[in-house]
Amino acid sequence: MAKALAQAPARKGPQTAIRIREAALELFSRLGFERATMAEIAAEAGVSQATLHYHFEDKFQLWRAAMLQLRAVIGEEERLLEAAMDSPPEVQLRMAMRLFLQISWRHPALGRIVALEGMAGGERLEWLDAHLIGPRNRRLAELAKAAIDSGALKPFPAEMLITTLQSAAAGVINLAPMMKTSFDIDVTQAPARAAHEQMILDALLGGLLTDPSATT
Amino acid sequence: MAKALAQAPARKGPQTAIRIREAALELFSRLGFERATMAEIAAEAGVSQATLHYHFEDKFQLWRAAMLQLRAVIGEEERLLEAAMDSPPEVQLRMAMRLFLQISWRHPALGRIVALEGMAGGERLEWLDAHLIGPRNRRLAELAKAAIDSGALKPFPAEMLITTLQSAAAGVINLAPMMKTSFDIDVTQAPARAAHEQMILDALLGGLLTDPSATT
DNA sequence: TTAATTTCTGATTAGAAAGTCAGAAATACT
DNA sequence: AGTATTTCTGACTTTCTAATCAGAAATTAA
Repeated sequence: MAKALAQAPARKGPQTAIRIREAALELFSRLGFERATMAEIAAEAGVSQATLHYHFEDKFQLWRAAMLQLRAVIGEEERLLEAAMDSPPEVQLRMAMRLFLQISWRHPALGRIVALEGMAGGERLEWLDAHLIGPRNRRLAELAKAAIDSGALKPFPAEMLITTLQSAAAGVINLAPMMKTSFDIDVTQAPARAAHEQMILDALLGGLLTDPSATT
Repeated sequence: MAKALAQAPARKGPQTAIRIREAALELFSRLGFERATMAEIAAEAGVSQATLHYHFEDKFQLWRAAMLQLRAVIGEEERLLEAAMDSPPEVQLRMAMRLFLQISWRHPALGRIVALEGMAGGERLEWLDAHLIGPRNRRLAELAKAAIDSGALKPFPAEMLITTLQSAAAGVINLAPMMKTSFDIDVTQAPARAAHEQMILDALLGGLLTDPSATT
Protein backbone atom coordinates (compact mmCIF):
# COMPACT_ATOMS: atom_id res chain seq x y z
CA MET A 1 0.00 0.00 0.00
CA ALA A 2 2.52 2.63 1.09
CA LYS A 3 6.19 2.73 0.17
CA ALA A 4 7.98 0.37 2.53
CA LEU A 5 11.53 1.03 1.46
CA ALA A 6 13.32 4.02 0.03
CA GLN A 7 13.05 3.29 -3.65
CA ALA A 8 12.53 5.21 -6.85
CA PRO A 9 8.96 4.80 -7.99
CA ALA A 10 7.88 2.94 -11.06
CA ARG A 11 5.91 3.79 -14.13
CA LYS A 12 4.60 7.31 -14.11
CA GLY A 13 7.33 9.11 -12.24
CA PRO A 14 7.38 10.08 -8.60
CA GLN A 15 4.79 12.73 -9.20
CA THR A 16 1.68 10.57 -9.28
CA ALA A 17 0.56 11.07 -5.71
CA ILE A 18 1.39 14.74 -5.92
CA ARG A 19 -0.57 15.19 -9.14
CA ILE A 20 -3.51 13.42 -7.56
CA ARG A 21 -3.40 15.67 -4.53
CA GLU A 22 -3.24 18.75 -6.72
CA ALA A 23 -6.17 17.66 -8.84
CA ALA A 24 -8.09 16.77 -5.72
CA LEU A 25 -7.38 20.12 -4.11
CA GLU A 26 -8.57 22.01 -7.14
CA LEU A 27 -11.78 20.02 -7.52
CA PHE A 28 -12.59 19.70 -3.83
CA SER A 29 -12.14 23.40 -3.28
CA ARG A 30 -14.13 24.46 -6.29
CA LEU A 31 -16.97 21.97 -6.08
CA GLY A 32 -16.98 20.71 -2.53
CA PHE A 33 -16.48 17.20 -1.26
CA GLU A 34 -19.42 15.36 -2.77
CA ARG A 35 -19.68 17.15 -6.06
CA ALA A 36 -16.05 16.34 -6.80
CA THR A 37 -16.01 12.71 -7.93
CA MET A 38 -13.13 10.27 -7.74
CA ALA A 39 -13.49 9.67 -11.47
CA GLU A 40 -13.08 13.37 -12.22
CA ILE A 41 -10.07 13.68 -9.96
CA ALA A 42 -8.49 10.62 -11.56
CA ALA A 43 -9.11 12.00 -15.04
CA GLU A 44 -7.69 15.37 -14.06
CA ALA A 45 -4.59 13.69 -12.67
CA GLY A 46 -4.27 11.45 -15.70
CA VAL A 47 -4.51 8.15 -13.85
CA SER A 48 -7.12 5.47 -13.41
CA GLN A 49 -9.65 5.64 -10.63
CA ALA A 50 -8.15 2.58 -8.98
CA THR A 51 -4.85 4.40 -8.64
CA LEU A 52 -6.50 6.88 -6.34
CA HIS A 53 -7.38 4.04 -4.02
CA TYR A 54 -3.90 2.67 -4.23
CA HIS A 55 -2.39 5.89 -2.93
CA PHE A 56 -5.20 6.92 -0.61
CA GLU A 57 -7.40 4.72 1.50
CA ASP A 58 -10.67 6.42 0.69
CA LYS A 59 -12.14 9.71 -0.48
CA PHE A 60 -12.02 11.38 2.90
CA GLN A 61 -8.37 10.53 3.34
CA LEU A 62 -7.62 11.90 -0.10
CA TRP A 63 -9.40 15.06 0.95
CA ARG A 64 -7.29 15.29 4.09
CA ALA A 65 -4.11 14.67 2.12
CA ALA A 66 -5.07 17.46 -0.25
CA MET A 67 -5.77 19.77 2.68
CA LEU A 68 -2.42 19.00 4.23
CA GLN A 69 -0.77 20.42 1.14
CA LEU A 70 -2.21 23.71 2.26
CA ARG A 71 -0.33 23.47 5.51
CA ALA A 72 2.84 24.43 3.74
CA VAL A 73 1.02 27.55 2.62
CA ILE A 74 -0.22 28.34 6.08
CA GLY A 75 3.23 27.61 7.42
CA GLU A 76 4.80 30.15 5.13
CA GLU A 77 2.31 32.74 6.33
CA GLU A 78 3.03 31.95 9.94
CA ARG A 79 6.77 32.18 9.49
CA LEU A 80 6.64 35.60 7.90
CA LEU A 81 4.34 36.80 10.62
CA GLU A 82 6.53 35.51 13.39
CA ALA A 83 9.43 37.51 12.01
CA ALA A 84 7.42 40.62 12.82
CA MET A 85 6.29 39.57 16.28
CA ASP A 86 7.94 42.55 17.91
CA SER A 87 6.03 45.08 15.82
CA PRO A 88 2.92 46.73 17.24
CA PRO A 89 -0.18 44.56 16.80
CA GLU A 90 -1.81 46.84 14.23
CA VAL A 91 1.29 46.61 12.06
CA GLN A 92 1.25 42.85 12.39
CA LEU A 93 -2.41 42.84 11.50
CA ARG A 94 -1.87 44.87 8.39
CA MET A 95 0.96 42.58 7.42
CA ALA A 96 -1.27 39.58 8.05
CA MET A 97 -3.89 41.06 5.73
CA ARG A 98 -1.35 41.70 3.04
CA LEU A 99 0.01 38.17 3.37
CA PHE A 100 -3.47 36.75 3.32
CA LEU A 101 -4.21 38.56 0.07
CA GLN A 102 -1.04 37.43 -1.63
CA ILE A 103 -1.49 33.86 -0.51
CA SER A 104 -5.16 33.84 -1.43
CA TRP A 105 -4.35 34.85 -4.96
CA ARG A 106 -1.63 32.27 -5.26
CA HIS A 107 -3.60 29.49 -3.56
CA PRO A 108 -7.29 30.29 -4.02
CA ALA A 109 -8.21 26.80 -2.86
CA LEU A 110 -7.74 27.70 0.80
CA GLY A 111 -10.37 30.41 0.84
CA ARG A 112 -12.82 28.31 -1.10
CA ILE A 113 -12.42 25.39 1.26
CA VAL A 114 -12.98 27.57 4.28
CA ALA A 115 -16.08 29.06 2.69
CA LEU A 116 -17.49 25.68 1.72
CA GLU A 117 -16.87 23.79 4.91
CA GLY A 118 -17.28 26.79 7.18
CA MET A 119 -20.85 27.13 5.97
CA ALA A 120 -21.78 23.48 6.14
CA GLY A 121 -20.25 22.51 9.46
CA GLY A 122 -19.68 18.87 10.31
CA GLU A 123 -16.83 16.45 10.38
CA ARG A 124 -14.63 18.12 7.81
CA LEU A 125 -14.93 21.52 9.46
CA GLU A 126 -13.86 19.95 12.74
CA TRP A 127 -10.83 18.50 11.02
CA LEU A 128 -9.98 21.77 9.31
CA ASP A 129 -10.28 23.62 12.58
CA ALA A 130 -7.96 21.23 14.33
CA HIS A 131 -5.36 21.01 11.58
CA LEU A 132 -5.48 24.14 9.49
CA ILE A 133 -7.62 27.12 10.25
CA GLY A 134 -8.32 26.98 13.97
CA PRO A 135 -4.86 27.94 15.26
CA ARG A 136 -4.56 30.70 12.70
CA ASN A 137 -8.02 32.04 13.45
CA ARG A 138 -7.37 32.18 17.15
CA ARG A 139 -3.94 33.70 16.73
CA LEU A 140 -5.34 36.43 14.51
CA ALA A 141 -8.15 37.08 16.95
CA GLU A 142 -5.59 37.54 19.71
CA LEU A 143 -3.72 39.94 17.48
CA ALA A 144 -6.88 41.93 16.90
CA LYS A 145 -7.60 42.01 20.62
CA ALA A 146 -4.12 43.33 21.30
CA ALA A 147 -4.59 46.01 18.66
CA ILE A 148 -7.88 46.97 20.24
CA ASP A 149 -6.36 47.07 23.72
CA SER A 150 -3.58 49.30 22.52
CA GLY A 151 -6.20 51.65 21.15
CA ALA A 152 -5.06 51.25 17.56
CA LEU A 153 -8.16 49.41 16.43
CA LYS A 154 -11.80 50.27 16.92
CA PRO A 155 -13.30 48.07 19.65
CA PHE A 156 -15.28 45.54 17.64
CA PRO A 157 -15.57 41.88 18.66
CA ALA A 158 -12.20 40.54 17.59
CA GLU A 159 -13.44 37.19 16.27
CA MET A 160 -16.08 38.80 14.08
CA LEU A 161 -13.55 41.28 12.88
CA ILE A 162 -11.09 38.64 11.79
CA THR A 163 -13.75 36.60 10.05
CA THR A 164 -15.08 39.68 8.31
CA LEU A 165 -11.66 40.80 7.15
CA GLN A 166 -10.91 37.39 5.72
CA SER A 167 -14.32 37.14 4.08
CA ALA A 168 -13.91 40.56 2.55
CA ALA A 169 -10.43 39.83 1.28
CA ALA A 170 -11.36 36.43 -0.15
CA GLY A 171 -14.73 37.51 -1.54
CA VAL A 172 -13.71 38.63 -5.00
CA ILE A 173 -11.24 35.76 -5.29
CA ASN A 174 -13.69 33.06 -4.29
CA LEU A 175 -16.48 34.50 -6.38
CA ALA A 176 -14.42 34.82 -9.55
CA PRO A 177 -17.00 32.80 -11.52
CA MET A 178 -19.75 35.14 -10.38
CA MET A 179 -17.67 38.19 -11.28
CA LYS A 180 -17.42 36.74 -14.76
CA THR A 181 -21.10 35.86 -15.03
CA SER A 182 -22.60 38.99 -13.49
CA PHE A 183 -20.08 41.57 -14.67
CA ASP A 184 -18.11 39.82 -17.41
CA ILE A 185 -14.92 40.67 -15.53
CA ASP A 186 -11.98 38.31 -15.27
CA VAL A 187 -10.51 39.15 -11.89
CA THR A 188 -7.59 36.77 -12.25
CA GLN A 189 -5.80 39.19 -14.57
CA ALA A 190 -2.81 40.88 -12.98
CA PRO A 191 -4.14 44.47 -13.10
CA ALA A 192 -7.36 43.40 -11.44
CA ARG A 193 -5.41 41.63 -8.72
CA ALA A 194 -3.33 44.69 -8.01
CA ALA A 195 -6.42 46.90 -7.84
CA HIS A 196 -8.03 44.39 -5.53
CA GLU A 197 -5.13 44.32 -3.09
CA GLN A 198 -5.06 48.11 -3.05
CA MET A 199 -8.77 48.28 -2.42
CA ILE A 200 -8.87 45.75 0.40
CA LEU A 201 -5.99 47.26 2.34
CA ASP A 202 -7.08 50.81 1.81
CA ALA A 203 -10.77 50.32 2.38
CA LEU A 204 -10.79 47.88 5.24
CA LEU A 205 -7.89 48.97 7.37
CA GLY A 206 -8.34 52.59 6.44
CA GLY A 207 -11.75 52.32 8.00
CA LEU A 208 -10.91 50.18 10.97
CA LEU A 209 -7.81 51.78 12.39
CA THR A 210 -8.36 54.69 14.67
CA ASP A 211 -5.37 56.36 13.09
CA PRO A 212 -5.03 55.08 9.52
CA SER A 213 -1.84 57.03 8.86
CA ALA A 214 0.03 55.05 11.50
CA THR A 215 1.02 52.17 9.21
CA THR A 216 2.22 52.01 5.67
CA MET B 1 -49.03 16.56 -11.53
CA ALA B 2 -50.12 20.17 -10.97
CA LYS B 3 -53.43 21.34 -9.61
CA ALA B 4 -55.76 21.55 -12.58
CA LEU B 5 -58.76 23.15 -10.93
CA ALA B 6 -59.19 25.51 -8.01
CA GLN B 7 -59.72 23.07 -5.22
CA ALA B 8 -58.82 22.70 -1.60
CA PRO B 9 -56.00 20.20 -1.23
CA ALA B 10 -56.19 16.83 0.40
CA ARG B 11 -54.40 15.07 3.20
CA LYS B 12 -51.67 17.12 4.69
CA GLY B 13 -52.99 20.62 4.29
CA PRO B 14 -52.16 23.16 1.64
CA GLN B 15 -48.74 23.65 3.13
CA THR B 16 -47.02 20.59 1.74
CA ALA B 17 -45.38 22.18 -1.26
CA ILE B 18 -44.41 25.19 0.82
CA ARG B 19 -42.88 23.04 3.52
CA ILE B 20 -40.93 21.15 0.89
CA ARG B 21 -39.61 24.37 -0.61
CA GLU B 22 -38.58 25.64 2.80
CA ALA B 23 -36.77 22.43 3.69
CA ALA B 24 -35.13 22.42 0.28
CA LEU B 25 -34.00 26.01 0.63
CA GLU B 26 -32.44 25.35 3.99
CA LEU B 27 -30.61 22.22 2.90
CA PHE B 28 -29.61 23.40 -0.55
CA SER B 29 -28.19 26.62 0.85
CA ARG B 30 -26.32 24.99 3.67
CA LEU B 31 -24.97 21.94 1.88
CA GLY B 32 -25.11 22.73 -1.80
CA PHE B 33 -27.06 21.04 -4.55
CA GLU B 34 -25.54 17.56 -4.55
CA ARG B 35 -24.87 17.16 -0.88
CA ALA B 36 -28.51 17.86 -0.13
CA THR B 37 -30.37 14.65 -0.93
CA MET B 38 -34.00 14.29 -1.86
CA ALA B 39 -34.41 11.85 1.03
CA GLU B 40 -33.12 14.40 3.52
CA ILE B 41 -35.34 17.13 2.15
CA ALA B 42 -38.35 14.82 2.29
CA ALA B 43 -37.57 13.84 5.86
CA GLU B 44 -37.11 17.48 6.86
CA ALA B 45 -40.46 18.36 5.28
CA GLY B 46 -42.14 15.36 6.86
CA VAL B 47 -43.26 13.70 3.63
CA SER B 48 -42.18 10.75 1.56
CA GLN B 49 -39.56 11.05 -1.08
CA ALA B 50 -42.09 10.31 -3.79
CA THR B 51 -44.09 13.36 -2.73
CA LEU B 52 -41.21 15.56 -3.76
CA HIS B 53 -41.50 14.19 -7.27
CA TYR B 54 -45.23 14.65 -7.24
CA HIS B 55 -44.90 18.38 -6.58
CA PHE B 56 -41.69 19.00 -8.49
CA GLU B 57 -40.56 17.41 -11.72
CA ASP B 58 -36.97 16.76 -10.66
CA LYS B 59 -34.29 17.92 -8.26
CA PHE B 60 -33.19 20.87 -10.35
CA GLN B 61 -36.72 22.16 -10.63
CA LEU B 62 -37.15 21.84 -6.88
CA TRP B 63 -33.97 23.85 -6.49
CA ARG B 64 -35.32 26.55 -8.79
CA ALA B 65 -38.62 26.60 -6.94
CA ALA B 66 -36.76 27.04 -3.67
CA MET B 67 -34.70 29.85 -5.16
CA LEU B 68 -37.79 31.61 -6.41
CA GLN B 69 -38.94 31.90 -2.82
CA LEU B 70 -35.97 34.18 -2.36
CA ARG B 71 -37.31 36.50 -5.03
CA ALA B 72 -39.82 37.85 -2.58
CA VAL B 73 -36.89 38.71 -0.34
CA ILE B 74 -34.99 40.41 -3.12
CA GLY B 75 -38.17 42.19 -4.16
CA GLU B 76 -38.62 43.64 -0.70
CA GLU B 77 -35.07 44.93 -0.78
CA GLU B 78 -35.58 46.51 -4.18
CA ARG B 79 -38.79 48.22 -3.16
CA LEU B 80 -37.28 49.85 -0.13
CA LEU B 81 -34.32 51.00 -2.18
CA GLU B 82 -36.49 52.48 -4.89
CA ALA B 83 -38.23 54.61 -2.31
CA ALA B 84 -34.89 56.34 -1.74
CA MET B 85 -33.98 56.76 -5.38
CA ASP B 86 -33.78 60.54 -5.08
CA SER B 87 -31.17 60.44 -2.32
CA PRO B 88 -27.50 60.86 -3.16
CA PRO B 89 -25.87 57.61 -4.27
CA GLU B 90 -23.72 57.23 -1.17
CA VAL B 91 -26.81 57.46 1.01
CA GLN B 92 -28.52 54.86 -1.14
CA LEU B 93 -25.46 52.66 -0.89
CA ARG B 94 -25.40 52.88 2.85
CA MET B 95 -29.08 52.08 2.95
CA ALA B 96 -28.47 49.15 0.63
CA MET B 97 -25.82 47.83 2.97
CA ARG B 98 -28.09 48.18 5.96
CA LEU B 99 -30.90 46.41 4.12
CA PHE B 100 -28.54 43.70 2.98
CA LEU B 101 -27.48 43.07 6.55
CA GLN B 102 -31.01 42.90 7.90
CA ILE B 103 -32.16 40.64 5.11
CA SER B 104 -29.11 38.44 5.38
CA TRP B 105 -29.79 37.81 9.03
CA ARG B 106 -33.43 37.06 8.39
CA HIS B 107 -32.80 34.94 5.29
CA PRO B 108 -29.29 33.56 5.56
CA ALA B 109 -29.97 31.14 2.72
CA LEU B 110 -29.49 33.83 0.09
CA GLY B 111 -25.91 34.61 1.02
CA ARG B 112 -25.02 30.95 1.32
CA ILE B 113 -26.44 30.16 -2.09
CA VAL B 114 -24.50 33.00 -3.69
CA ALA B 115 -21.32 31.85 -2.00
CA LEU B 116 -21.81 28.22 -3.03
CA GLU B 117 -22.82 28.69 -6.63
CA GLY B 118 -20.76 31.81 -7.17
CA MET B 119 -17.65 29.79 -6.43
CA ALA B 120 -18.53 26.77 -8.50
CA GLY B 121 -19.87 28.41 -11.63
CA GLY B 122 -21.98 26.44 -14.09
CA GLU B 123 -25.61 26.05 -14.94
CA ARG B 124 -27.06 27.05 -11.62
CA LEU B 125 -24.97 30.18 -11.39
CA GLU B 126 -26.22 31.17 -14.84
CA TRP B 127 -29.76 30.67 -13.67
CA LEU B 128 -29.19 32.62 -10.47
CA ASP B 129 -27.62 35.46 -12.38
CA ALA B 130 -30.54 35.65 -14.76
CA HIS B 131 -33.27 35.35 -12.16
CA LEU B 132 -31.97 36.55 -8.82
CA ILE B 133 -28.62 38.12 -8.32
CA GLY B 134 -27.55 39.52 -11.69
CA PRO B 135 -29.92 42.49 -11.84
CA ARG B 136 -29.22 43.39 -8.23
CA ASN B 137 -25.49 43.10 -8.68
CA ARG B 138 -25.50 45.35 -11.71
CA ARG B 139 -27.79 47.88 -10.10
CA LEU B 140 -25.58 48.11 -7.05
CA ALA B 141 -22.49 48.46 -9.22
CA GLU B 142 -24.14 51.38 -11.00
CA LEU B 143 -24.91 52.90 -7.65
CA ALA B 144 -21.30 52.57 -6.60
CA LYS B 145 -20.15 54.12 -9.85
CA ALA B 146 -22.45 57.08 -9.30
CA ALA B 147 -21.12 57.49 -5.77
CA ILE B 148 -17.59 57.43 -7.11
CA ASP B 149 -18.39 59.94 -9.84
CA SER B 150 -19.91 62.29 -7.32
CA GLY B 151 -16.71 62.09 -5.34
CA ALA B 152 -18.36 60.56 -2.29
CA LEU B 153 -16.68 57.19 -2.68
CA LYS B 154 -13.05 56.35 -3.18
CA PRO B 155 -12.41 55.37 -6.80
CA PHE B 156 -12.17 51.60 -6.60
CA PRO B 157 -13.52 49.29 -9.32
CA ALA B 158 -17.24 49.39 -8.61
CA GLU B 159 -17.92 45.71 -9.30
CA MET B 160 -15.16 44.54 -6.98
CA LEU B 161 -16.34 46.98 -4.39
CA ILE B 162 -19.90 45.66 -4.41
CA THR B 163 -18.78 42.05 -4.29
CA THR B 164 -16.39 42.82 -1.45
CA LEU B 165 -19.00 44.68 0.56
CA GLN B 166 -21.45 41.84 0.21
CA SER B 167 -18.83 39.24 1.03
CA ALA B 168 -17.76 41.17 4.09
CA ALA B 169 -21.30 41.66 5.30
CA ALA B 170 -22.30 38.04 4.72
CA GLY B 171 -19.04 36.54 5.99
CA VAL B 172 -19.88 36.15 9.65
CA ILE B 173 -23.43 35.08 8.82
CA ASN B 174 -22.44 32.43 6.29
CA LEU B 175 -19.62 31.15 8.42
CA ALA B 176 -21.68 30.80 11.57
CA PRO B 177 -20.66 27.12 11.94
CA MET B 178 -17.01 28.09 11.74
CA MET B 179 -17.49 30.86 14.29
CA LYS B 180 -18.86 28.22 16.61
CA THR B 181 -16.12 25.70 15.90
CA SER B 182 -13.13 28.03 15.93
CA PHE B 183 -14.25 30.53 18.57
CA ASP B 184 -17.17 28.84 20.31
CA ILE B 185 -19.28 31.89 19.55
CA ASP B 186 -22.93 31.67 18.55
CA VAL B 187 -23.34 34.64 16.27
CA THR B 188 -27.06 34.13 15.80
CA GLN B 189 -27.78 35.60 19.23
CA ALA B 190 -29.37 39.03 19.09
CA PRO B 191 -26.52 40.95 20.80
CA ALA B 192 -24.00 39.44 18.40
CA ARG B 193 -26.17 40.42 15.47
CA ALA B 194 -26.42 44.00 16.65
CA ALA B 195 -22.68 44.23 17.16
CA HIS B 196 -22.16 42.77 13.73
CA GLU B 197 -24.37 45.30 12.00
CA GLN B 198 -22.63 48.10 13.83
CA MET B 199 -19.23 46.79 12.88
CA ILE B 200 -19.98 46.29 9.20
CA LEU B 201 -21.49 49.70 8.67
CA ASP B 202 -18.92 51.52 10.72
CA ALA B 203 -15.86 49.69 9.49
CA LEU B 204 -16.63 49.30 5.83
CA LEU B 205 -18.34 52.53 4.95
CA GLY B 206 -16.34 54.50 7.46
CA GLY B 207 -13.30 53.44 5.52
CA LEU B 208 -14.67 53.76 2.03
CA LEU B 209 -16.39 57.08 2.03
CA THR B 210 -14.22 60.11 1.41
CA ASP B 211 -16.23 61.93 4.04
CA PRO B 212 -17.59 59.39 6.53
CA SER B 213 -19.52 62.00 8.48
CA ALA B 214 -21.74 62.76 5.50
CA THR B 215 -24.30 60.02 6.15
CA THR B 216 -25.94 58.69 9.25
C1' DT C 1 -73.76 7.26 -1.54
C1' DT C 2 -71.00 7.06 -5.48
C1' DA C 3 -67.76 8.73 -8.69
C1' DA C 4 -64.02 11.73 -9.72
C1' DT C 5 -59.98 14.27 -8.44
C1' DT C 6 -56.18 15.36 -5.92
C1' DT C 7 -52.59 14.20 -2.79
C1' DC C 8 -49.57 11.05 -1.06
C1' DT C 9 -46.83 6.63 -0.30
C1' DG C 10 -44.29 1.96 -0.52
C1' DA C 11 -41.97 -0.67 -3.59
C1' DT C 12 -39.07 -0.74 -7.36
C1' DT C 13 -35.89 0.63 -11.10
C1' DA C 14 -31.93 2.74 -13.28
C1' DG C 15 -27.85 4.90 -12.93
C1' DA C 16 -23.93 6.94 -10.69
C1' DA C 17 -20.30 6.77 -7.53
C1' DA C 18 -17.11 4.78 -4.07
C1' DG C 19 -14.50 1.10 -3.13
C1' DT C 20 -12.21 -3.91 -4.09
C1' DC C 21 -9.17 -7.13 -6.23
C1' DA C 22 -6.47 -10.07 -9.18
C1' DG C 23 -3.11 -9.42 -12.04
C1' DA C 24 -0.31 -6.64 -15.59
C1' DA C 25 3.50 -3.37 -16.24
C1' DA C 26 7.37 -1.13 -14.80
C1' DT C 27 11.31 -0.67 -12.02
C1' DA C 28 14.90 -2.08 -8.59
C1' DC C 29 17.81 -5.54 -6.52
C1' DT C 30 21.04 -9.70 -6.65
C1' DA D 1 19.91 -12.76 -16.62
C1' DG D 2 16.08 -13.66 -12.89
C1' DT D 3 13.48 -12.33 -8.71
C1' DA D 4 11.18 -9.14 -5.81
C1' DT D 5 8.87 -4.88 -5.11
C1' DT D 6 6.34 -1.14 -6.27
C1' DT D 7 3.04 1.10 -9.13
C1' DC D 8 -0.81 0.95 -11.79
C1' DT D 9 -5.14 -0.71 -14.22
C1' DG D 10 -9.58 -3.04 -16.01
C1' DA D 11 -13.27 -5.38 -14.40
C1' DC D 12 -16.16 -6.07 -10.74
C1' DT D 13 -19.13 -5.36 -6.43
C1' DT D 14 -21.60 -2.58 -3.29
C1' DT D 15 -23.86 1.35 -1.85
C1' DC D 16 -26.28 5.41 -2.47
C1' DT D 17 -29.56 8.45 -4.89
C1' DA D 18 -32.79 10.27 -8.17
C1' DA D 19 -36.66 9.02 -10.47
C1' DT D 20 -40.86 5.98 -11.62
C1' DC D 21 -45.25 3.89 -10.91
C1' DA D 22 -49.28 1.49 -9.38
C1' DG D 23 -52.30 2.14 -6.19
C1' DA D 24 -53.94 3.73 -1.37
C1' DA D 25 -55.95 7.55 1.28
C1' DA D 26 -58.25 11.70 1.57
C1' DT D 27 -61.15 15.10 -0.21
C1' DT D 28 -64.60 17.16 -3.26
C1' DA D 29 -68.52 17.08 -6.45
C1' DA D 30 -72.66 14.86 -8.07
